[in-house]
Amino acid sequence: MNKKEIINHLLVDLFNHILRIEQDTLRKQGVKLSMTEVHVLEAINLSDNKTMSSVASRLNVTLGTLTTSINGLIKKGCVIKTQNEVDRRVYNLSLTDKAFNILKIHDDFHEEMIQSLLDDLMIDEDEVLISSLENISNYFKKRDNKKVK
Amino acid sequence: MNKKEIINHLLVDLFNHILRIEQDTLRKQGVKLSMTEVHVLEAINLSDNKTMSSVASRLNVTLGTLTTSINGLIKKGCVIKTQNEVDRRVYNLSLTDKAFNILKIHDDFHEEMIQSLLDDLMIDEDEVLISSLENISNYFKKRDNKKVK
DNA sequence: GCGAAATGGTTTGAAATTCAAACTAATGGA
DNA sequence: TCCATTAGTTTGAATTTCAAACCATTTCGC
Repeated sequence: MNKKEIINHLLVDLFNHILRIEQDTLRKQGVKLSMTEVHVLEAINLSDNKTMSSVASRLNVTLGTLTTSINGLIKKGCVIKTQNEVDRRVYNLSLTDKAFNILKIHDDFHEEMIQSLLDDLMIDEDEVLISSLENISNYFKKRDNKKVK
Repeated sequence: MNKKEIINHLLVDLFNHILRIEQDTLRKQGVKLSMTEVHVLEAINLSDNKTMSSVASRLNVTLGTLTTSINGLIKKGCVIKTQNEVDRRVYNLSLTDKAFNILKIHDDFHEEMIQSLLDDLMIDEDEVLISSLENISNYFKKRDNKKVK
């Protein structure tokens, strides 16, 4: 087994574990949302103007898909949608306290995960790990743009 | 932004790109299967005794889910299901040439991806990357087992 | 200003993926 | 032999997603 194969298997392995664990953790904390829904909350939180369009494009889903998702999150009391008074085609999204609490749980999980990871590595060369991850991430982003064009 | 946050964002970024690119690549090669279906083919290929149960547990899905999936793959001419003559409750799965060709395309993509990644890194310290990935992967596996128990 | 095009979003209808629970069929003890 | 276990399927439902048709509002050209 050469190095390329090893790296490949490690990446695949990573993928097969993280999402499920993340889901589990949220459920055990009493959060009734799916990962998909939490991702929507995250996208709203990180979006600048927090409109349907901007959140949808950040998530790489269609507006139709987001409409469904947002309706669910409104019903669950996590999102508030208000019509923009200046341009009334536009709707502005905002998060409720409930949503922020859920995001906090999610962030804490990530925080804990990364911390344990760093402890586990027992190296002070985070720099190397960071630059490796950066390069992997950039590579994929580049590829992504190439394909989308 | 501290190092933990940086690592976190990089991992999240990775996740948000890879699956979609993988999907795209297969589609552009004329493969009519979804990533889910390709994962099933992969799981059959890597499974030892290639029964419904063993493949389902490798994929972490229920038998019901796998039944649906396998029916589709049989219809698409990728999988053959034969009743085991020794224990007739059991069904043995095998891959057709068509399936092997698809797996080859998929593997080539991964191969190319990792190669570009290594070129991109322009370091000879694959060792560091590999050990970093190994540690991340092991950390998640450990966490996984903890939760499952 | 008026009508047409563009933009922002929703609805509709359908497909894929998934699960739990009820079910069938075969095996393997006691 | 009959009961429990094991392997797998079916059923009914929820979630996630998209494309295409649609509605409402704004903006642009004239």
